[in-house]
Amino acid sequence: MKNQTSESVENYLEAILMLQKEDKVVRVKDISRRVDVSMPSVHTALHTLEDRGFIRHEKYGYVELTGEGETAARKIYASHVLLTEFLTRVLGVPHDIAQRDACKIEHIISSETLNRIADVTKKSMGTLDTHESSHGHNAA
Amino acid sequence: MKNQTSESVENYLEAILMLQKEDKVVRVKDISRRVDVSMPSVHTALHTLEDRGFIRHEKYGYVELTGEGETAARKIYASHVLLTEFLTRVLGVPHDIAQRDACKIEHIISSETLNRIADVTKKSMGTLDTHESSHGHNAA
DNA sequence: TAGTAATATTAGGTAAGACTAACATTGTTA
DNA sequence: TAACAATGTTAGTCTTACCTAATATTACTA
Repeated sequence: MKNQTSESVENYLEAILMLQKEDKVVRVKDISRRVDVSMPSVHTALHTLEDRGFIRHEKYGYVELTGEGETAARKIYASHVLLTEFLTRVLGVPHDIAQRDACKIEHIISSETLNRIADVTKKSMGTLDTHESSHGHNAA
Repeated sequence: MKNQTSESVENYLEAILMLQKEDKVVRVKDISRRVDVSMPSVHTALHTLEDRGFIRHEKYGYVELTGEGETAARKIYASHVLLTEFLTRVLGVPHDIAQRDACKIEHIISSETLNRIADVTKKSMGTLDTHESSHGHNAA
């Protein structure tokens, strides 16, 4: 019962997932640029991620999410997308600010609250206009 | 432009404000119990708060917020109250969970988003019932 | 008022998560 | 293939925020 992932760990997982989608392979340098952290720091973090079974990483090689890692990463990413939708569509927060807030909130919010937010957001998407439907959240 | 208060600092400020309201004077031990941190840790934190001009604290004496400290504390406390209202009334999150989420979100959310939340919450308070008006947020 | 309980402080550590500088490996290309 | 550029790793530090154990002060009471 000691497996709470820290904000930092979650951010790395999320970044690796997105990089895996965008590019074919993921290197330390890519992660470094994405999360804006030095390569040595990324290196240390990757050790932690590997110890927890979230990634595979051989010396001087590429980084890959394990099944468990991908599950965790997708969960966080889904929260991020939902929160961004909620903030922009339901609350009318500007997109860039919504992004930044979502990036923080996604790591700390309870699943109960997230569920309520999902309900409200779904409802407002059915009820209201869909004229903002291609705003680039669901990237390739 | 380097004056970003950390989550920890904000929590101490909030606790001191509430203790100041409840009891007459605030001691290290009170803060310790409230934020659930050891007295030596509180002591260290108080140094930081004093250096930043948020409190006054003489050796073996009581702790008092300065004007600046009270302003900062009230701001955070207001966010906390608003977020709790929003989560319970607008989203229907159970009270205890709302409390916990609010305690986290209050430290990281942007003022823009907070303003939108204020709007929505005000609106729903006018529109909806007020039968939950005495739930104990605005403590003495 | 001396002794004890309560509270506060000091001293010294730990852990997470970041950094820079230095070194090692890999990959590319002249 | 030798040399250099790009990337990765190691070593050593820093900051924040917490901890325990030991010591000091204050406050209460027998």
